[in-house]
Amino acid sequence: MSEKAPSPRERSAAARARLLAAADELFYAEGVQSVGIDRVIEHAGVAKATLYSAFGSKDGLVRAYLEARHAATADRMARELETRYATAKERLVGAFEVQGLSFTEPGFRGCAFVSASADAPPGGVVEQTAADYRTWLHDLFSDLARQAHAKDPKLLAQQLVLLYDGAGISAWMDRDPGAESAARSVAAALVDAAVAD
Amino acid sequence: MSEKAPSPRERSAAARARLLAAADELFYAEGVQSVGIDRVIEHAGVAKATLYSAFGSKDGLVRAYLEARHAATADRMARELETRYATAKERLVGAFEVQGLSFTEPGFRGCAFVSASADAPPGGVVEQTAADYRTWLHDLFSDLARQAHAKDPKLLAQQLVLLYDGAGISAWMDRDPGAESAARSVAAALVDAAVAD
DNA sequence: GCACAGACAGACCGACCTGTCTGCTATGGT
DNA sequence: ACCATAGCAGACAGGTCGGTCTGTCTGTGC
Repeated sequence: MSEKAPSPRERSAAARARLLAAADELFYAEGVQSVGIDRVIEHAGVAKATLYSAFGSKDGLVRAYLEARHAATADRMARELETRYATAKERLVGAFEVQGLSFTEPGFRGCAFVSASADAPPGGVVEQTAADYRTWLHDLFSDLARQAHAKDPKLLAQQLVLLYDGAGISAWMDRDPGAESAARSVAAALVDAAVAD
Repeated sequence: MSEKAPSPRERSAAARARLLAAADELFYAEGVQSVGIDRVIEHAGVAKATLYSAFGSKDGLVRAYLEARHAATADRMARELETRYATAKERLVGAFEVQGLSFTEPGFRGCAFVSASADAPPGGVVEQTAADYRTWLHDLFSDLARQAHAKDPKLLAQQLVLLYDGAGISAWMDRDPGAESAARSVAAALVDAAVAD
């Protein structure tokens, strides 16, 4: 009880954070379209006007939700790859292990960007944020492939992205966390073949 | 103009077919949730009561739409595999070529079951029909893997399903038809390694 | 010839959606 | 002390949703 006096800015930031957390839970669990504004503000314990002053519109909230997902995924991947593996070659395969961490988490429902893109209108915020995410994913693998001196970094990256997407889909739609090991074994073979070493 | 007198049964069947065609176009292009009943009946040139007498509810129409997609996909795959390739081993790789045929078709928007599952409530018709589709996909590859006398047919099938899903996602979200050749090259390597011959 | 079946057009209902607006309260800065 | 700020609660408007219902018309079988 050091400071029981939250400043307006702190109050605002707290409300914004609660809204984002509520949006993350509901949007990810049930889909962006299926969840209405009222559900979000009720779950966040926040007034409707607060939401609109903080995010402007539902689209704004959706954009913030997806950008936060992107940032969290990228941060986690970077952190785990750095602490668990030493070389770029190991990290190319390790990315699948890091991805697999989420498969067994409660409430896992596949890639948020795939789900959000399913019913999204063309040219909307979902399409833009999804494109950013896809760019990140490709860069992740192609950067590592280049660092590992793969023979054809672009091809290797494309193949690994394929596996990454496929693992996410299988883990989601088939409720099969074993997709992680299957993807990892294929990835290891591909990396071994492509990296002369 | 042999018969300019459509019987009631013919009329009914024709209306049903038009509804299904309209649902297929709109649901696949814009998503199941985003398209309302009114859009479908308008596009089909059909009365609302006709829809409800033919399909009972929107859920019924969605189920029919997904089942028709499943049947069309399975038929096409079986037909193309049979005419293009002779052996089970060739067909394991050829399935990716057949899948790739759709990537360049106008209006390609990825796997209909992935998109439909994104915002679908648990336990609904989408979940059930998607499960049927996933079973078919796994059986397709595991049957072929067994026929090709792969060392570990279940593992090979799982890996190929991974690639199949990944190719669909990349072709859709990255607008990259080249995903087909990438997936096919990996599949060929996997099949070669797993089938002693 | 006449009743029945079924498609058609469209009004209609209740529920839900996004977004705005009006009060009320409480805190911080000046 | 006073006023701006910001969250809170909730009513409200305008639109869309799925679904039902009322009629009208047309072709078929008895």
